[in-house]
Amino acid sequence: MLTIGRLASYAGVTIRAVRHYHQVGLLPEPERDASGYRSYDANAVVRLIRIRTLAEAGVPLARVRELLDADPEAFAAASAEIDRQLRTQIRALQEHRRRIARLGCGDSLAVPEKVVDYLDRLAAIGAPAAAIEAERDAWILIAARWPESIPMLMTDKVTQLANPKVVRLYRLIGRIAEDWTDEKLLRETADLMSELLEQAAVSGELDQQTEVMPDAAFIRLMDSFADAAHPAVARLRELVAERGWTGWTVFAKRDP
Amino acid sequence: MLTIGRLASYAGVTIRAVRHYHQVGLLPEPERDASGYRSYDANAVVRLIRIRTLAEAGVPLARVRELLDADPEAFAAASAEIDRQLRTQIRALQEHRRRIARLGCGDSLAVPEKVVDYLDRLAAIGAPAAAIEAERDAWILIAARWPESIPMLMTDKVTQLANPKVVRLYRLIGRIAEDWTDEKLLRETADLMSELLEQAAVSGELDQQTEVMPDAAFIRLMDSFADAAHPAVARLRELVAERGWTGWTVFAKRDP
DNA sequence: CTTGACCTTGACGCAGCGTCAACCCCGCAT
DNA sequence: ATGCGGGGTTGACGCTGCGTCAAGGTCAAG
Repeated sequence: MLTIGRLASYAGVTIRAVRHYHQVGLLPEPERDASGYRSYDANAVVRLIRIRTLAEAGVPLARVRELLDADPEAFAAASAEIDRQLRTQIRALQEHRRRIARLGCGDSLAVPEKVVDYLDRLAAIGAPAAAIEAERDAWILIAARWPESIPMLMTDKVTQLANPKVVRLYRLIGRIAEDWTDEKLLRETADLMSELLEQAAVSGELDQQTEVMPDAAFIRLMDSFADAAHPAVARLRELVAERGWTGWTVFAKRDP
Repeated sequence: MLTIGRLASYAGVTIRAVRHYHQVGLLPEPERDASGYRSYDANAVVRLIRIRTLAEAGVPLARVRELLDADPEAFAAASAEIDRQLRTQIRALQEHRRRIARLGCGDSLAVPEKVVDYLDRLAAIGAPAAAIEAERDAWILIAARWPESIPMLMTDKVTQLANPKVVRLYRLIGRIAEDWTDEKLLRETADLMSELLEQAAVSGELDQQTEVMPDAAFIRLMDSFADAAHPAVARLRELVAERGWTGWTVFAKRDP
């Protein structure tokens, strides 16, 4: 007969594991010899190998017990179920591989350089600090989601800043930051935004944005983020919506 | 700014997980608002998404911290390493699938019927109870390891029992069980075994056995099991070895 | 008789959170 | 102003599947 150490090494598990299986009632406590040592037979080896096989496959010990004590048909059904779970896990791991790869290619964890450049230019034209912070946060999120699109998007944004109307927009936003209850100011801003959006729609810029960021849930997240940033955002969204534009992070012409 | 609940839902983790990441220093504690609520910015979302991605891939949190605070090259190297581990895990899971499948097809956990038949015949020809128990244990192990070979092996074994010399062997074993210090008896038994092994070698039976059970480590396990069963086994092995045969569970002609 | 390799029970430790408990806070309807 | 529902806060214990001491008893060998 076998001592616990030999049993464990035959089955390829640790002694501690065997004792744990005794504790949880997975493996019956065997007879003891004169000196109190546990004394195992071949049945124990077989059962232990089965326990190990199931446990290594990730089956919780509680279920292992059910399985080993079940009749053959039930066991077959359950092992088919486990097989399905294993396949699912394998697919999940493959998915993780892809995601890890994407994490690696994202330009570290800092805000991308291109974005920093753009934010500096925003500051240069007199955009308010609060707006710049909000934009930074938004671009960090976008960069985390679609790192490969950032250079193109930033190039576009910088180009837009050459437009005097865009500069005026940020000046207006600066005034709103000081007093966001001025309805006249808000409406003026909304008018200007509407005008700029019209231009962007004509040049195909809006369609391009929805193409580059094709994740509606994510966009909603960003929008709600913007709403939370400042009450004026919600009001501006309303006013711009009255002028036929829905969205915020990405705008679209509302269905007529 | 975000509350903890919104942060968690954006990143796809639980609130409790976020707080845990704070505790272990993975995610910095953010500012609090007037009422003591944590108030997160976009950086937190990004960092949290990265944490989740790594953690879900099975990376321990301690390593996640190292990784996130590492420079991009180190990160790239580490993520390559993680990718390798994921591949290994995937292969392991596939291996588990195969083993679980084999578990299912093994005739439950009891000793196979064919083996019971064989053991009954052993008893019928007068083999001692101790020897029968030892054989039962051995066959349980073999059946657990190669269930598909059991019918063939048992058919062979039953056929062997038709050989009067085999019957005589078991009778001798019965006498050894009563007094295992009788060297003359042991030598007589070894001579008989040697003779039978010679026949088995000529008929190709021995080669067939090593083919059917191609796992040297497992065979050593069985041998040591036999040694532990009774001191006479060890002595018999020596004597049979002197006659040119190594092994026990499976014999082979020793290299000359 | 010692030594070293085994065995015994008992207990605490670990990750990565889940899950109470007991309490604040905020907006909304009454 | 009051109650309610759905947030948030800290603190603490629970869970799995063992690893890892601690403080010994046992056994074979030298």
